[in-house]
Amino acid sequence: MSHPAAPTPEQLLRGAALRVTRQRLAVLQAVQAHPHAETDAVIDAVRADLGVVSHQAVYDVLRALTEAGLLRRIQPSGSVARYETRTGDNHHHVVCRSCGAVADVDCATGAAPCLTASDDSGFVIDEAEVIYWGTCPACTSS
Amino acid sequence: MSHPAAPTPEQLLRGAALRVTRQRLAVLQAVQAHPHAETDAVIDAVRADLGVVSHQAVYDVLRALTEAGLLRRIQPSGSVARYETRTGDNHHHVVCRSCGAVADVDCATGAAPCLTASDDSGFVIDEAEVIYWGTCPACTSS
DNA sequence: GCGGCTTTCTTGACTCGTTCCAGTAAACGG
DNA sequence: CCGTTTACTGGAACGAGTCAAGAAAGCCGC
Repeated sequence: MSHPAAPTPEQLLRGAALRVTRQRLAVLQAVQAHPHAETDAVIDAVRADLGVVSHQAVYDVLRALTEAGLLRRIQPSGSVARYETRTGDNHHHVVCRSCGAVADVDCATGAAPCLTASDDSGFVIDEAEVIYWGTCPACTSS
Repeated sequence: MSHPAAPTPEQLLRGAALRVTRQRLAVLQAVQAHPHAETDAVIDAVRADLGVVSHQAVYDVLRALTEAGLLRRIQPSGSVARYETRTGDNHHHVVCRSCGAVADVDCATGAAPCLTASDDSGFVIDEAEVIYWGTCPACTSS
């Protein structure tokens, strides 16, 4: 192929100077397969894949991968932590008030929406996170 | 005075069809006095005012006032719930990654920033919540 | 003002997501 | 292949928030 192939999970880990372990590979794949999955769902997916894995290992891996920039963590009010593999593109999320469903959204304003606040109170701002609240199609129709 | 005076806490409660109790008045005043206060700080302030008050009462009041629109609840990732009395004006917040300090921000885009998502995935969106992440003046200088 | 209905507060137990800790296992560089 | 470093296991602990039953207090009509 002419363009570089998508990096494998192993390449992603090595590229981030992280040791390659079964648990980390399984977590990475689980989050890829279930975007916006909560920790519990990741634990289930990893155990379905590997058998016995401590919940602590999954928490550690999720944190390590998030700090390394391989995962992004989101946590809308009233929800537990959720993880996704789309990182670095400054996209945002819609959350259903009724069922908690989450979907990706690219902000209409462009790549860095609303990044300039009118009055930053002296803060040095490096990221603007937008959460849209509303009702998902399934909850709207019922 | 020619223009209407700011409503008293009691008037706010009555206007929202809520019973007026000492606990509710104290919570309202506590949040007014300490914008972005977390639940724990509200409990402390209320107890300093009234003496013995159960934490459950404060949780109940905070929820009731939030549902009535007298308070707004915010909960940045990695923080506990915080409350403020500025409601209905669609303002946003800057949060310090280092110390967790919160400040109000009016979005540069205007009154309803970023409310139109480029692709809403079929969701009916009613609110856009923006959180700016950065470093506060105190943490920047140290 | 007074009784009665309804909402709210108190008390205390409890859930659940997450973190801490000590010991064991596994990755990786030499 | 061996030693060092880092990760994983298992279990206990923590803390914000919730649940439930009974007591107290607000509010409405008289």
